Amino acid sequence: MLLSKSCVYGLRASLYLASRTEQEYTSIREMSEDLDISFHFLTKILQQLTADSLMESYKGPNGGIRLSEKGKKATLLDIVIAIDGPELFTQCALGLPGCGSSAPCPLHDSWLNVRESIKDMLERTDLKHLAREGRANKFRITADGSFVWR
Amino acid sequence: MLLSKSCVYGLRASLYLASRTEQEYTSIREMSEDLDISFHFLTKILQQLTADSLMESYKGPNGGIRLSEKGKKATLLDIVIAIDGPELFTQCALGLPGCGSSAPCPLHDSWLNVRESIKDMLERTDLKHLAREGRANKFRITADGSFVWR
DNA sequence: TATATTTAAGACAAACGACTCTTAAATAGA
DNA sequence: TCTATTTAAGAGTCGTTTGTCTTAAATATA
Repeated sequence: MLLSKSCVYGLRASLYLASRTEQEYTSIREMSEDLDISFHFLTKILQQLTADSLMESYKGPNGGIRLSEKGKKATLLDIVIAIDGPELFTQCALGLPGCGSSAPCPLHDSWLNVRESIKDMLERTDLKHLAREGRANKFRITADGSFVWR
Repeated sequence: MLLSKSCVYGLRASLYLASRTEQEYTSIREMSEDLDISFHFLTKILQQLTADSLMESYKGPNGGIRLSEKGKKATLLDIVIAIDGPELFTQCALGLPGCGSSAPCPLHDSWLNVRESIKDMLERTDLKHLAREGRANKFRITADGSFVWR
């Protein structure tokens, strides 16, 4: 799989939050139910995004999580790198260490192009824009389609 | 990681064999030493390729493995699908089942393009051609660069 | 201050990928 | 026919990812 499950959950949660920027804090419990993701697992993932300053959390009653200013401007690439790390965009297709133009593997050049096209795609789309599109077109972000944009 | 380790090993082994089509059977032991891949693990991977008729094996003294006629014409995509399956080229970026134009996720269209560009890249290059290039340019297919094309 | 609510943190467990090892089956050659 | 060589097959091990559970810390409100 291209992206880890953690990363996919992180992306879905980010889109969820980006669609409700008016809100102060959203509870993780509510979000986990809406998105059908295990509460504790989602909490862990959001902690990573909080550690990377893409989100901010608040404990206690009416607490929850929200996008930080940085998070509101984030692209999908920022989320992916925060969770899965940058390896996907730096590593050799054959996993050879130090594969580069000076000592390339047979796939080096072609793979460079593909990697860039993945990166461009993720970098091109910012969260807010995608969430707006998602709401306008009622795009699906849960398996069963139960989620409703609001 | 885009490709599993098994898949990467399978690709490297396929390139190895494609560079010596003159040879009848190559022993897996020799190949595993040349490519610095665990013998037993490589054996398992090659069994998958044999099961998919991309390779043929022969037991006993002077036995080994070789590309089948089908394998000689194979592209990188054939190897990848034989080992990792077709999921990479069919699955939704967010892992949503049945994601398609009728019920798309927000990434559906962009991801379709990326998926196709990966597929095209792998389909464009056949083993024989890549092995020829590899030999001509002394491209690396081991981590330490110890492998010598011949 | 006491209680309820909420995230943080960490231990634990299950599933999977990546190997390792042992035994079986086929086959060449002495 | 016996032995050595080689792949086939399957059980077992180890580490990482995924997911669960419990306890701690923060905080709003009564």
